[in-house]
Formats: sequence, structure tokens, C-alpha cells
Amino acid sequence: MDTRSEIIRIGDTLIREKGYNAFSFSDISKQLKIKNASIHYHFPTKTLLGVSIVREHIQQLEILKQKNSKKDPLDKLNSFLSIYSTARSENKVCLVGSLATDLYTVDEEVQLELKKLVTNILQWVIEILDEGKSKKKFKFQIPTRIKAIMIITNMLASLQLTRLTNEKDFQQIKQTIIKDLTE
Amino acid sequence: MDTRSEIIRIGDTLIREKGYNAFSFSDISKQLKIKNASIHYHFPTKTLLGVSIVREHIQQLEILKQKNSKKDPLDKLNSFLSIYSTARSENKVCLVGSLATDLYTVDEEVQLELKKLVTNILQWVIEILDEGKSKKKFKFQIPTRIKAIMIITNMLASLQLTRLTNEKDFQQIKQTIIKDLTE
DNA sequence: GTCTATATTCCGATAGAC
DNA sequence: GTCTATCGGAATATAGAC
Repeated sequence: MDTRSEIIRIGDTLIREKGYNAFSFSDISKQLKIKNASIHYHFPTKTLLGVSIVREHIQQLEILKQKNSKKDPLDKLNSFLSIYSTARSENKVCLVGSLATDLYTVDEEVQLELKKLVTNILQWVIEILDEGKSKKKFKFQIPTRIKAIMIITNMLASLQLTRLTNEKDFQQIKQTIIKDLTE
Repeated sequence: MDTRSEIIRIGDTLIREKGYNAFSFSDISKQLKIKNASIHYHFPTKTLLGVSIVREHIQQLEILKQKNSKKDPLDKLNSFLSIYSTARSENKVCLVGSLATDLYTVDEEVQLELKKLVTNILQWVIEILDEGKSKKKFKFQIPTRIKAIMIITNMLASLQLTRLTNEKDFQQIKQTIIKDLTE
């Protein structure tokens, strides 16, 4: 893979393992076995790297949406929830959760890109829930936006909380979300 | 108030506004208008300050539990949820969420103290839910532990997510949690 | 595109005077 | 308990050689 993509990949991992303010260009350069200054060639500032990492998530989400566009609502929901399952298995939190706690320490460019990501995620989950409801696959009584946010917050914070409790809790919560919608 | 308590109070605010790795002893000393070295007299290391901040939350939780011990389950639940409402109104996230994302960058003493706090929070919510169910005040069909975690994750992540969406979402989620349990 | 070398700033922490 | 002064280290970032 090209160096630029590798830097984004490693930076993403570091943000989600340790947090934005805890990782340095030096952490990345050691893993890539190149020097600090070489990272700055690809990303002159940490802010530009941060924006690129968030942008990568927006692009990956778009790809996942496309892949699922012909599937039924339950498959779409499972695809969405699998994002968090993958993170859980790697003991990472999600990018939104990690950057939200550090929000007021990152430059405005990163904040704005993160808002775009959140908007896109929320929009997709709302679409999935609305489609599921109109096709009689999902049942829920509250506004779709609130239902969507409550599913997202369950998953987002489960990644954080089950670092401190029990990994099994995460799987049960995921199953409960699906059961709650489909029964 | 004594300097030691003020340091804990300011440190707590900084962790929940900006994150553990983004705040420095210098931030605290500027606010208190004393010098950096004076902070180190009260807390020789950042880790000791971190542990003291988490411990303060454990103590405040215990006080809140005591205050509510004679009240009915719905009042207890409202008291618990009000912790997050207060945080939301100050645009802070909760301590658990903030430190969970930075978990692998803090010393083991802080991690262990945070686990104690999480255990205590979870235990209290489980007690409230069990009492509410046995007194026919609350209805829910899933294991109490899972229900408790899902309520906690809704609130914890709402503080983070609504930094990026809309503050009104937070209030609706809180109301939905109560409605879901009581209807 | 990667390197060496360096500038600058900030951080956690300590010694010792008052 | 607070101060001045300072150490050692690490961070972001840049200049210029290869």
C-alpha cells in the first residue's frame, strides 16, 4: 500500500485506541519505519491528517451504503452494526466517540469534517429504520431520528463502557437492539 | 474552598471538556492564579490527581445514593439521569466516557479507580431498575444488567454525540428512556 | 519521497528559598 | 503552601541535503 494510505490507517488506529491528543507523528513513523519528517511530507500538519482520517471514514461509509443498497432493511442494519462489532473485536472505540470527547481541542476543520460524518451516519440509520418500518420489518413507536440516535449511542458508548466491564455485554446489547426492532 | 478541592474541581472540568491528555497542570495553575509548582505540592503526579478526581466522583455518587435511599424508584432514576442533564447544560461529557477513550494512556491506578466508579454506577442503576420492576413501577423484558447498560450508554454517548448534532436530541432521549420504562 | 538536523514550544516534575 | 528556577523529554513543525 502507498505510504499516504498507511499513515491514515495507522493514525486512525491510534486515535481510536489512545485518543487524538495521545498520538504523535513519531508513533506513526516508528510503525512505518520512516522518519518523523517524512510524515510531514504527506501531511504537513496534524490537523490535515485528522481531516483526512475523518474523510476516509466518510468514504468507507459511502461504500458500505452502496454495497447494501439492494439488501433488505435487516441486512442493512446488521451491516451498520458490524462496524461496531469489528471495532469491539479490536478493542478500539469508534472515531466519532473518540473525537467527540476531544472536540474542543482539535482545529475547526476537523470538527466540521466530523460533523459531516455524524450527519451521514445518522442519515443512513434513519433511512434504514424508515424503510424497515414501511416494509413492516421493524417496529418502533418513537420518532425515527430519536430511535436512530438511541441505537447509535448504545453502540458508540458500549465500545467505551465495555472496555471497563465485560466484552460479553457488547454482544448482548447488539442482539437486544435487533430483537427490539424485529419482534 | 481549599486549594486541593479547587484543583480537583478544575481538573475534573478540564478532563470532561477537553480530555485527560489535553489538559496540563499549567491550565489549572492559571485558573487558580498560583504557580505550576504549587499544584505539584498538592498532587505530586498527574496520575495522583487523576485518581483523586475519579475518587471524588465515587464519593459524590455515594452521597446521591444516600440522599435518594428513601425515595421511590422513579425519583431515584430521575436523580441519576440528572447527572447527565447537568453535564449536558455545561457542555461536558461524563468522566467515564472521557477517560474510557483515553483508557490505555493513563496509569493503571487511574484505570482501576475508573473501573470502581463504573461498577458502582452500574450497580446503582441495576438496583433502581430491580426495585422499580418489583414494585410494578417499571416495565422491561430484558435482563436488568443489559437494560441498565443500555440506559447508561444512551446517556453517556448522548453527551458526546449531541456536541455534534443538536442539544434538543439529548432531552428527547432522556424523556424516551423514562417513558419506555413507565408505560 | 525520505533523510538529518534543528527550531520552538510545552509538559511533568524537582530543588531549594521564603 | 507558594514561590523562582530549572531539568529532561517529547511534541509539532521546518530547512535543506540526497
